[in-house]
Amino acid sequence: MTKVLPLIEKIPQTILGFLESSPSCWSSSLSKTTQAHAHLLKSGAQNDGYISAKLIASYSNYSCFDDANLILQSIPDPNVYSFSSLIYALTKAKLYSQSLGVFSRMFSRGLIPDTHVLPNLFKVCAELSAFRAGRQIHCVSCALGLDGDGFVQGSLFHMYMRCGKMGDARKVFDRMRERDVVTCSALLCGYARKGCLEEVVRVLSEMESEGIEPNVVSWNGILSGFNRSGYHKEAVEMFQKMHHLGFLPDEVAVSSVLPSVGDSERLDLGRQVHGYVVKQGLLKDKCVISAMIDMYGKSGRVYGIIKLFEEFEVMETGVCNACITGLSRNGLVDKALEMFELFKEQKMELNVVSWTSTIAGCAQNGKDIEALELFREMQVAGVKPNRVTIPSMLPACGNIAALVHGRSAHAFAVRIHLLDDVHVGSALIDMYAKCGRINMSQVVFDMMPTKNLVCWNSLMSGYSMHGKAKEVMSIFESLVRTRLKPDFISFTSLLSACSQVGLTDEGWRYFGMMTDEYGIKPRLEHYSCMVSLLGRAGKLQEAYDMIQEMPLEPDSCVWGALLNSCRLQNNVELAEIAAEKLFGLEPENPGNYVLLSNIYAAKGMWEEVDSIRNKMEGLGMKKNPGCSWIQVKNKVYTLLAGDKSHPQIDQITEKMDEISKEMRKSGHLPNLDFALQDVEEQEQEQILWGHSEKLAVVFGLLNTPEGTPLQVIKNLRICGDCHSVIKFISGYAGREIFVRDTNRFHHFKDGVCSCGDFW
DNA sequence: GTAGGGTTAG
Repeated sequence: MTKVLPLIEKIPQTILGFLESSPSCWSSSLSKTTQAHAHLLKSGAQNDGYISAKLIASYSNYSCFDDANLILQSIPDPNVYSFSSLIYALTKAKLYSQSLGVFSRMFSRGLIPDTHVLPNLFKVCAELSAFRAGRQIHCVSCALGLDGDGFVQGSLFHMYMRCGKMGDARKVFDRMRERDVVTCSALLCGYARKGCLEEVVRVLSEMESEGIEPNVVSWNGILSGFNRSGYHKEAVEMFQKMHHLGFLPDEVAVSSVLPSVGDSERLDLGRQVHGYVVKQGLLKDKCVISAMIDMYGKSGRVYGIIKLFEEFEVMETGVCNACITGLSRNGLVDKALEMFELFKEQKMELNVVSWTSTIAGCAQNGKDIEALELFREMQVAGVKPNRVTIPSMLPACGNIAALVHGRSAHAFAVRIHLLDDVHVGSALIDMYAKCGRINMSQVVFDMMPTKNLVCWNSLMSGYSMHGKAKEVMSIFESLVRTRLKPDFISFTSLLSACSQVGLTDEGWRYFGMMTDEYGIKPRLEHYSCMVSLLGRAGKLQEAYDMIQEMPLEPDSCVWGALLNSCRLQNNVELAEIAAEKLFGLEPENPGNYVLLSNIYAAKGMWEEVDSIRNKMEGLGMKKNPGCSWIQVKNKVYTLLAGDKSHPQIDQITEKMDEISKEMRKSGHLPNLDFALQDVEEQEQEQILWGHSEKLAVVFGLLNTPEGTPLQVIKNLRICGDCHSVIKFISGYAGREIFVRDTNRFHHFKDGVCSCGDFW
C-alpha cells in the first residue's frame, strides 16, 4: 500500500469515492466507471492491485465482463481481490464455466483463495455438477485451514448435495458447529432422493436429540425426495408417519405424495387423501388437483378424473394436462384428443407438457400418424419440443417406419443438444432399428457419452428384431463387462435372437445363466422364446414338455410359439392341442384359426380346412384385414388387402401380372395353401395377389427410383406366398426390400431372405 | 458472501 499511496493521492476524490462506495451506489451509471477508468489509465494508477480490483468489480456490476477481463489481463500484479470480484460477478450472472476459468488463472498465479471466494467456487461446482473440481477445491481449502469457516462449510455441503455425494455431504455436515433446520432439511431431502429411508429416520432422531424441530419444509423435502426418485413406498410411509406425529400435511405435502400413492396402487389411501384434502379446503390448489387427477388416472378411475376436472372451476393448463394423460393412460385416447381440441378452441395456453402428453398418448395407443401430425403442429404453434417430447414421438416413427420423420427428430435432437440424454438415445436406437436402419442404431449407441441398461437393451432388441444373433450375443458380452447388470429384457432379446437363427445350445446356456448367475426368474416371454427355439430345431415334443412343466401358467404367447413351430414342422397333432388352448385364451383372435387352417392345408386336409372356416363363420369372425405401410417421398401410405379402390390400382395390377409371368417362367408357382378361401384356383391366386404386403411392395416399385431400397411394415405375420414373391422381386427388380411383420424383420436381397425361410 | 418443499409429458 505504501508504494501506492502517492498514486491514490493523485486520484481526484470524486473518482476514489465512487470506486470505494458500495456496489449499490454503482448503479448510478456505467459512464462513471468508464470515466474513472480513463482517468486511472492516464495516471497509471490502474496498475495498482487495490484500485484495479475496484474497477473490475465496478465493470462486472454492469455485466461488462470483457472490460473487466481486459483490465485483469493488462495489470502486471493483480491480487486475490481483483480475481474474486470477477469470480463473484460471473457466478452471480450464472456464467459458471467462465467463473471457474478465472479461478484457475488466479490459482496458477500462486494467489491463495480466501473464505470469500471459496463459497462462490463451490456454488459454481454445484451448479455444474463438477464434483471432481469441487473436491479439489475442497482439498485446497483444507490445506489452507479454511474448511472450518461457516460459509465455506455451508457452500461445500450444498455442493456435495447437488452432486449427489451423500457420503461427502454427511462428513461436512458432521463437522459443522452450528446446524440449523435449513441444513438438516437439505440433508433429509438428499437422503430421500437416494431412497435411504434408514438415514432419513436417523437424521430425524439426531435432530430430535439436538433440539432441532423438523418443520413443514423438512417433511415436504422428504416426501418430494422419495417421490421424485421413484421410492413410492417410502414416500407413502413417511407421509403416514408425518400425519401420525401430528404434522398437518399442507398442499405441498399432498401434491408431493400423491404421485407415489398412484404408482403404488393404493387407491384406498388415495381416497383417504382425497377426503383429507376436501376437509382442509385444499381443493382450490391447482397442483393438488392435478396430482389427484393423476392418482385416479393411475388407479384406472376415469370417473374420478372427469369429476375432479369438472369440479375445478378454473381452466388451468396443468390440470388439463393431467386429464389428457389420465384419459390416454386408460385407453381413452379419442376422448383425450377431443379434450385437447377443446382446449385449443378455447384458446387455452397449451405448454410443452400439453403437447407432449397428447403426442405420447397417441403414440402409445396406435395413433401414430396423429402423433406425427401433432408434433408438426406444435412447432407451427411455436411450442418448442424438449427432451421429453422427442422420446415420446419417436415410437410413433418406429411403429409405422416413418424414417423421414424419425431422422428429422434426430436432427432436431442434435440441434438442441439432447444426444447425451439416455431417454432420447434409447428412443433413437429403437426407432432406427424399427425403420430397418440397425446400422444407425449402432451409430447412435456408440456416440452416447453415458449409457444405461435401457440403451443396451434397445440395441440388443434391435439386432434381435433383425435376426442378427451374433451381434446380440457380442453386445451382451460387452454389457456384462460394464458395471450394469443385465435384466429380464436383456435375456428376452438374447433368447429371441437365438431362437430365430436356431442356436439351440446357446439358447439353453443363456436360459440357465439367467437364473443361475443373475437370479432372474424366467418369465412367460422367456418360455415363449424357448418353445420357439426348440420348435425350430424340430424338438416339438421337448417344447410341449417344457410348457407342461413350466411353473407359470402358459399364456397365448407360449401356446402361439408352439402353434407356429407346428406350422414350420408340419405337425398336426400338437398343433391341434396348441390351437385348442389358444381358442380358449383368445376366442376373439382369428389369427389362430388361420394358422391352424394353414397347417391343415399344407397337409392337404381340406375337410379340416373347411370345418375351421365354418367355425369362424359360426363365431362371426373374419380374418383380420391385412394392412401394410410404406413411406414414399416423406409420406406414409397405407395399403389394405384386396383394396381395389386404390388410385394406382391399374398400374399395380399390370406390374403384378408382369411379375407373376416372370415367376412362372422361372418355375415358381403360387402357394395356394395360404389362400384360405373356398373359391376356384384362379380366384385364389388373385386373392393372394391382393395381400397388402405385395400391394405395398409393388406400389413402392412403381413410385421410387430404380435400385433404391423399399421398406414395408405389415400388421400381421407375413404370409408364405408373399414371402416367396417378395424374395423373387428382390432379385428380379434388383431391390433390397425390408419387410417388418409383427415380430421381426425380413431382409430380402438378391432373391434370398435373411430369415432363411424360418419365421 | 453459502443454504430447504409441490402437480401434469418419456
